[in-house]
Parts: sequence; C-alpha cells; structure tokens
Amino acid sequence: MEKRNYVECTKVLLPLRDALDVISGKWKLPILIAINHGNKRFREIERSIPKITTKVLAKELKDLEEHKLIKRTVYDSSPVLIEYSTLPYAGTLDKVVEELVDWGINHRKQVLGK
Amino acid sequence: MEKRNYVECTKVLLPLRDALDVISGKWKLPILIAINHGNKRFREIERSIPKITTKVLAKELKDLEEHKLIKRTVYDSSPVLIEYSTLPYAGTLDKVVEELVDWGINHRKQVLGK
DNA sequence: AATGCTGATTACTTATAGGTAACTGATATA
DNA sequence: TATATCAGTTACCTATAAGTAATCAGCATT
Repeated sequence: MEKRNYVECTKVLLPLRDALDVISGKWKLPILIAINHGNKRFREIERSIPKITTKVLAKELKDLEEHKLIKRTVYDSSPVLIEYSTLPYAGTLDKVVEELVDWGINHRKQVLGK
Repeated sequence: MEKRNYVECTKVLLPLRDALDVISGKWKLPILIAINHGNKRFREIERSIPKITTKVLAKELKDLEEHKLIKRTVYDSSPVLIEYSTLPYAGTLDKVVEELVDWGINHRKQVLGK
C-alpha cells in the first residue's frame, strides 16, 4: 500500500498539455480566426491582426501548416498568388475558440470593469 | 468611401486576447485542474502536476488569485495551514477546459499517432 | 525611371517565461 | 539532537517568444 498524498489528475493534464502546445501563444488562434473571416492573402491577414509583424506571421503560418490546421495554395498566375485557407481539422477548434471568446467578453465586463 | 483590403475581425480578436492573457502559459489551467481535483495544499498541488517547480507554482498561484479565480485561506492552527480553493468564477472556465481536453485527446489520436 | 505592392527572409536585439538550486523560519517527528 | 515537512523566497541562468528594421525578387502602376 502506497500512501498518495495528492490527488492524481494526469489523465486530464496530459491531453490539456497537448492542446495548449498547439494553440497557445499569442498569435495562432488570432491567425486562424482572421483566415476564417475571409482573409486569405498574407497581407490581408497581416492587416487584419493589429500589431502582428511580418516575421511572426510567416513563422506562425508555417507552424499552423505543420499542424495540419491550414493549407497554403500557390496559384500559378502572374504575378503568383498565394492563398491560405483553413483545413477541416481546424473546424474542430471552433468550439474551443467560441468558448474562449465568450469567456473573454464576460471577463472584460465582470473583471476588467467594462 | 474607404477601401478596406482585409476583413475586420477585431470584435472577436479582442475578447480572445483577453481570455488568452488570463489562461495562456504552461501552468495556469493545470493548476486550476489540480485544485479542482481536490488538491488544496501547496505541496499537494506541486506533487500532482508533473515537472512544475516551487517557484513557478508560487508565482502562478498569485496570478490566479489576482484574477479572482482562486482564493488562499490561512487557517490559524499550529502549524498554520494554507489552503487553496477555486472561486465560483473559475467555474466559468470549465467548458473551455473541457473542450481543450477533448480536443487534446482527439489530437493525440489523430495527429500525434496515438 | 521611380515607386509601391506582393510574400516573404535575414540579422540583430529585447522581453518574458521558465528552470536550477540553495535557503528560510516555524513546527513536528524519530 | 537530527531530520523532515510546510509554504514558500531568493539569486542566477537559459531558452524561447517576440519586436525592429532592413532587404529580396518579381511585377504593376505612375
């Protein structure tokens, strides 16, 4: 018989960590949202997210592509046109985002004092 | 008439940013979960979260207290006993956490390959 | 010919999150 | 008396996130 002087909760902590690894950071969810709102081009996304920089956007777009959340399409026009779009898998984050946004709206009202 | 060459989405981005400011980082949600599972004492919480350090735990507990998500109770026994517990406001994060955990479970299966 | 837009990349710097390890004073146990 | 536990604090260091600013080639506009 071991004495366990705490309550085990790793079964919840591990998947939570997995999720946070993908979506945490300042920019990933904002970028997904910007694309979902219809911003497809690099500069459109950049302009739609206040304070983001070119460098950070480029890096985060790569991360999101690697995580299979968005895809990058190159149209062989002249000049070449590049479009970003969310993949179906990104849709699985919709409820998470929705909950976060609702929580943020309420938090601003209740705690940050409007 | 202004030409707007991107789609506005700050109405969503601002509350999302507010929410991420409170819960993002590696440790805040894990700590809330550990407390919700019944770990009340400092060392219990510490032991229930793999890899967390004393220093980080102390700092994050202060942050969570400031954000009105937990409270710290000092029992004037001998020796003094300190207990952390979640405040009702922390319950408003339950759905967010639930969605994140579910997403993490699925992500591990689908993308990380079990 | 000069300027500006596209989708970026690069080098450099700063800020912040987090990790390491030692240590505290009060109390309790062996 | 020695050791351990409790709830932390402190100083120092490192790794990563993010910001600043310049630059790129290709093309279009003025």
